[in-house]
Amino acid sequence: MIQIDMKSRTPIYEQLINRIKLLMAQEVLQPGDQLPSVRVLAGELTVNPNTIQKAYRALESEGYVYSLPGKGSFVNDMKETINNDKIAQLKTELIRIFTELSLLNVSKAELIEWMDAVENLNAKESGDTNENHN
Amino acid sequence: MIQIDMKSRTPIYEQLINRIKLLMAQEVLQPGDQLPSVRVLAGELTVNPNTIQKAYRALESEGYVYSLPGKGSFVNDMKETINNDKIAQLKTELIRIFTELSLLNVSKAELIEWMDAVENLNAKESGDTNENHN
DNA sequence: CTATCTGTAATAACTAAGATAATACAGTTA
DNA sequence: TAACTGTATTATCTTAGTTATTACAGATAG
Repeated sequence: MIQIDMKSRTPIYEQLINRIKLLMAQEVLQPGDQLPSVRVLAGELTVNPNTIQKAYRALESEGYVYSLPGKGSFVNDMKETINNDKIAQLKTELIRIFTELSLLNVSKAELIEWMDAVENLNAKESGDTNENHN
Repeated sequence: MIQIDMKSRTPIYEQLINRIKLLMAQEVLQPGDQLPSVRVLAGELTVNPNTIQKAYRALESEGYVYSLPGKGSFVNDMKETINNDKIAQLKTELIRIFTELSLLNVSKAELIEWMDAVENLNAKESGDTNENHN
């Protein structure tokens, strides 16, 4: 369920954070769900437990999960209100880039292609079968 | 003219590469122009000359500049390639934002709405009398 | 010719981030 | 009690990036 790319330049713990946030956004992980234990996930990914803990800790400090010593780590219920500011910010950024690309004669169709690629990528990485991309 | 962000996570030499490519794309740096010498630029940026050379060397191997030992490093004519490269840069940025927005559950349909808004805006600003898009 | 600029090269050392390894403590649960 | 959980600490390793230093050779102006 949770996969990482060892060749990527982005740190493992950051990949984990993003992947889990993604699974939450896709509601694959739902409020109350228990995350794999630090040691179990470390075993599955052939990665050090400390690296997993680092990701969980960050997720907890951001409010995405909560951890109960002795029990486990669980998914929190994140309100969308927190994200609205961020969305607005990203929208501004996006419009700037759209404009630039428009001036470089990149078609709308092509942009939509890129969007689809992102969708497929996310689906793949959070899915089951493995595939190389670079 | 050439600036870097010491706090950035992206390596200095990569920032330099991107910055110079950008200046070329914007035609601030034009074919034949001489780049600051390795040592001079290193001095200005308070950075090791080796770091500058690493960037120049990469730029040369990609064909963006050419270097003459004893004379200096100069800008090549890469107009076609440069546009493609700038598009690639923007694409990378765009994909990052797409991914983030995906994490925030912003739908593809909504993104396309934003794109359309940009298109209409540009048509107006460029005084385009052509109204038959889409 | 000399001085000083230019690019180029090589090697050693330092830094910081990320990751690993090992161990330990405490709460939970079957 | 045994086997899970999260948490914590400390030391070590690895790697990319960067620095520091020194050196060589071509170009050019005085």
